[in-house]
Amino acid sequence: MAKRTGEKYEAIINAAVRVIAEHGYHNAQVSKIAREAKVADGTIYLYFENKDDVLISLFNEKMGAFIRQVEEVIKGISSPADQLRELIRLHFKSMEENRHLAIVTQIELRQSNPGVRRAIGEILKKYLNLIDRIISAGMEQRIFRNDLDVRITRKMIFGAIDEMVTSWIMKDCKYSLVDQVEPIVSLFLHGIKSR
Amino acid sequence: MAKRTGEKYEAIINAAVRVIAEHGYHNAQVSKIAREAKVADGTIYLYFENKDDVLISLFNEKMGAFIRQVEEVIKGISSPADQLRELIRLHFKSMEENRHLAIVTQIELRQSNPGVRRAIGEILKKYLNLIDRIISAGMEQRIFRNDLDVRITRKMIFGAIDEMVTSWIMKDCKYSLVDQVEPIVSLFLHGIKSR
Amino acid sequence: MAKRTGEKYEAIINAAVRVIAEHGYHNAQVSKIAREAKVADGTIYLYFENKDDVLISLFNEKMGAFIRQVEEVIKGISSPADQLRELIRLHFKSMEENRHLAIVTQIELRQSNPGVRRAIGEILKKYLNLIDRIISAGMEQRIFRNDLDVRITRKMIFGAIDEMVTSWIMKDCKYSLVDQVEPIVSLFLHGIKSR
Amino acid sequence: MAKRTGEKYEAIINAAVRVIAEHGYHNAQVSKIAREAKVADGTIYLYFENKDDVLISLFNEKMGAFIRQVEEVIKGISSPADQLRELIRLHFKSMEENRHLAIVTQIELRQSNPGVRRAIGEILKKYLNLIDRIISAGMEQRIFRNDLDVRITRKMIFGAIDEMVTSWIMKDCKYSLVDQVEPIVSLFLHGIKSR
DNA sequence: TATGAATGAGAGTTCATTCAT
DNA sequence: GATGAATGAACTCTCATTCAT
Repeated sequence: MAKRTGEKYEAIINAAVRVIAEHGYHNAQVSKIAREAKVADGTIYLYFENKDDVLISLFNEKMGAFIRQVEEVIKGISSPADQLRELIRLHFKSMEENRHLAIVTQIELRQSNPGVRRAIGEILKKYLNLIDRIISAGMEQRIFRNDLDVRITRKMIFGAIDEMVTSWIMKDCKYSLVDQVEPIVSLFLHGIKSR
Repeated sequence: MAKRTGEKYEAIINAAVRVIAEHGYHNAQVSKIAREAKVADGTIYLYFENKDDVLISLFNEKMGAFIRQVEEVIKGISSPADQLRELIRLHFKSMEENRHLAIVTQIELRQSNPGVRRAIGEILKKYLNLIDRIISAGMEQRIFRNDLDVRITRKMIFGAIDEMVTSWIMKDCKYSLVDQVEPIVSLFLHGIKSR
Repeated sequence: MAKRTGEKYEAIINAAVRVIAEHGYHNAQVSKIAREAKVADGTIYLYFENKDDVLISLFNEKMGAFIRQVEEVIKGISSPADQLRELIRLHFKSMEENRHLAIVTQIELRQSNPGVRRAIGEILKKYLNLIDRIISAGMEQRIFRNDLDVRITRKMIFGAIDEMVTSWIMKDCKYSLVDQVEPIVSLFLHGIKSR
Repeated sequence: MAKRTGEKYEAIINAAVRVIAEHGYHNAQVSKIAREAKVADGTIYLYFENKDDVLISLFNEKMGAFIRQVEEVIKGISSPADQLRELIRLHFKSMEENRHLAIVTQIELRQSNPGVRRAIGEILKKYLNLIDRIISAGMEQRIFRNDLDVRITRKMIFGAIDEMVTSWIMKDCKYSLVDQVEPIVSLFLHGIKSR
């Protein structure tokens, strides 16, 4: 029934990003999103099943585009260490370039109801798998330690990236995220222990 | 007005943990918590300002106790590397020993409204500072690299720990968290790059 | 404005009967009727004033045809008792022959809003008058008691017929209605008292 | 959860009767009923599951009381013919004595959604069974014809009564219903055929 | 202290109808 | 004539908090 495509579909998703970023998840009523998208309340239901579907689609569209972009870039890089560096750089860069979206995906959407969060988790898996592949490649190429547990390593990397972004938003994006790529990558690659 | 102490105060907090863990944040109504605590709805308001205060107090009491425990243990350890190892071990151990609380603090309370999350962030600072102190000590003792940015390093460590626990809960606590301490510490100390 | 005639006019009415019978009055949206009739939603408004008009027209067309049929048949019967028998038989027969229509007129349309029900009442009057005429004729021919109140008698007869049909539908049309004509007529004519 | 008893329970039911009778089923919003009952909207949900439950309870309470009354009176009458007469008289009398209720049960509640109507049908069964028992008793006592089909006879009687009341309401209760008891009973007992 | 009945504000969703094409 | 995308008004129910007892 829901159309899930077209000019208004995108307008509604972008309106949702703006409204949620500015008013917070708990103040992002359907009517407010509709007004921001310059459509009638009911129009939203021509393009989405329900409000949850708007939020899930939002995450899916934006995260999907991001993951495709990262995959594309990674493909052209041979060294897994450089791939990891580039993944983190793109992650931070994309957050910096769309702060509204950063607020929505990092902070606000995490307050959503179980259904939405479950769907978001599913979508994220593609990203986590991408990190897994980089780690595995690094191990195969003997660039990374051969005693790594891929899952644990990936969780550490993702957790660290995620926390960096969340902290940055909580500090009102006052500093540069991308500037922190190098120290982070260095820590991941060499650890914190002095030689 | 709020008493903030006494037998029922604790009963209400523990009831809140159970109710939120079992029914989820969005189904943890004041009346349900009151019933679980075997008090009347109104009684909750003799001990707490409002529902948010219950949640914040919950986090404060439980996290406060945990932080005091960690500080106590750390004090008796001289090596910052061992301190870090012990902090992570205690973190994981305490989560494993109280899964209800783990679910509440890791998953459910993060869906709460901005006021609660801000307060939780404040309480967490004490924990983050503790990690900061370990890192600083490690740098001073020349055990850790001298080019570390304490804040960045701490965010990485905390983010990684946090993600490990969240993943573990999302997988229904099916594996041992404490078993993952060593690989994690190893990664932090030596990085993932092969020598 | 409304055309009230033509191929699509009939298609829409018949689609309405099917949709209402299958989905119930409360799930018979204009768009569903349009789809069933294979026309666009807006097309319905070229042939009918509004949704109520569809329902009223439906009843008018179908009930009108039925009344004309009964009048035609009755005309050829001289005995008012036989006329009554035939009226009931035709009523039951027509219901049995078009169960969708039976469901719609007996059950579903009675849930409609006041405007529609008023209009339906008006249309029904022609049928009630027909019964009145049979009773009056019977009294004039001294076949029926001369102390009958025509109105009361007619209401009893109509109410009884109506209830028989409703019951039959509520029991999923599992038994034969026409088989019940004789007992009913017998009861009307002779009463339930033993001699 | 729903209390289903007490002063306010009755106040809400009686308010529902008044609001539905005066404004019609489709204009009887919960908030209107609450205002009429002088309680808050939410209070209704302390005594009833939902709006449907209010309507079903209304019918159950009122019809239940009526059926009990009829059963009580019938018990003291030996002749099934007199029992039938008294049942109809009580039916008409109770309708005349509470016209609001008559409008609600005869007209408005029949527009309600399937769930409510099903529940109403269930409640009505007790009344229909009562009529069945009178007919059966009459047959056993050889006062009624021994070739009666109880079900058919009951449907005729109920259908006739029901139609009399509906007609009376549609004519704005302008005439006396109770005055029609005798002709109706006479018709049922002796039929309409002259001797 | 403790109770718990009562409060009432607030939002997602449906669907008959319109009108530009 | 025909289309179907767009409109927007309208309503039930939840639940944190209060306050008379």
